[in-house]
Amino acid sequence: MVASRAPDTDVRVATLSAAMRLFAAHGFEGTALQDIADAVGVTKPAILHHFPSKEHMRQAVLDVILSHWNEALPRLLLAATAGDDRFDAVFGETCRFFATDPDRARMLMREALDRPAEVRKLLRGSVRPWFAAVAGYIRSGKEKGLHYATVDEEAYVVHILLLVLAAAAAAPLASAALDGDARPRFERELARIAHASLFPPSSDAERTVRKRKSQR
Amino acid sequence: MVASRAPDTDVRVATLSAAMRLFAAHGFEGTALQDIADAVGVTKPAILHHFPSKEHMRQAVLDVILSHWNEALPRLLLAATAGDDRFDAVFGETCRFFATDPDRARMLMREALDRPAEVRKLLRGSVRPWFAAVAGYIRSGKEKGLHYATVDEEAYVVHILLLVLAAAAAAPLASAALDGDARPRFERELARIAHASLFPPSSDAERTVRKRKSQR
DNA sequence: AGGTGTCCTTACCGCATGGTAAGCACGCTC
DNA sequence: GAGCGTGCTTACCATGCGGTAAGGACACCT
Repeated sequence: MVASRAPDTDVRVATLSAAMRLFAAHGFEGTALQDIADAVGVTKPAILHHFPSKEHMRQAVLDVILSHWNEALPRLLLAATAGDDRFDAVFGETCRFFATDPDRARMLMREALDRPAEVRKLLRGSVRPWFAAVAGYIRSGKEKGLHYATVDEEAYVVHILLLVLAAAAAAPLASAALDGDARPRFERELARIAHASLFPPSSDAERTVRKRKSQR
Repeated sequence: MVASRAPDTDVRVATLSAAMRLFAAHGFEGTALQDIADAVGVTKPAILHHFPSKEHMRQAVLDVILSHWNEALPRLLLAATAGDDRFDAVFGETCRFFATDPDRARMLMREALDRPAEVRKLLRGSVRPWFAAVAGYIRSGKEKGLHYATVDEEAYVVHILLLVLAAAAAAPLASAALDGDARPRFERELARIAHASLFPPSSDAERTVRKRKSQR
């Protein structure tokens, strides 16, 4: 019987892992099934035993990435209390997620370039509600005077996500534009840009100072 | 004899144009020479007559994109007078360049993903001085109190360029996350983010963003 | 012991790919 | 008009691709 539930054998998970790495590095078209099989240490038909086709493998890899967010996002949004807390929570989790494995960012980036129509559908269907939710929190923060009145919430959220994605995907490149270990500088500046373009400096300075120093 | 100067025949330029479009849309590996030949309306060996190999075509397409900047950047930097003028000039030209033909952004994005080592060399070699120059202008503006003191100029420049690139490359996608024609909203918000994360609101009161307290 | 299903192998297939060989038509120079 | 280089054609080639066929090793159930 063909498994409706994932069999979760070693080869299957190793294949998913290798496929993510190789798709991210060389692209879907640039990766041969033989490459994946070699990376796993089995033969080509072995991995085709677990996935009906290369196309199914792509989808499985994407599902691994996307399923993380279907689980993490509700938790994050419910856990954080106030508007700006929610922003920090989601922003931080997003950065951490892609910093943990930049291949995730590269894979998504490639997917957006390779199959815009499918990604469009995905965005319209399941991702958009999350954009709307985060944008809603920003809007409510805006009404409380926390943010710039000129912020376009939806566009802001999309841009910041794009920036986090692109920065994670291009991390090894970006550090070539600076000296030494530029990673922490980039991370800090990314957070600063996201923050400074949302929170005006006066209220922001009070808030962070109050938050950071009062606790110590 | 193989031409050292570009012959500039119709087929050659048409091939470059088609190759840029197809490489941007389907990637280098995902584009067959036959596809390019079909798009141009000639046979496969015809385009191999103008470019020794597919690899040479990739480089030629990249050269078309990069040569624009070797010409435009000095002009822009010399034309603009003050620090923030220079910023607006370079930022505006960058946005316009990629908005004119988003395939340029997609091509560069793919190149960064496909061949990080080569792009790294390119960055270290010829692009980096321009980053440094723009960063220098920001630093001088910072000393005049125009910008946030916490800005990391080099990291800021890289991130903003990344954002412009990613936004141009993903433009058709991003508009799927919003309603209606979202393009102008995205462009405006992108400019706002770049601006607001560099200029504190008080110092640019007469420029754009002063509506926050006075309007509401 | 025999049956059965899972996981993986070797061997193979049809096809598309990047690239080459050889030659043809045209325009130029002498 | 002979010679020749340029720009292109048709015909072809070796390779590597995604995917299939068929069967073996092994575990587990009856």
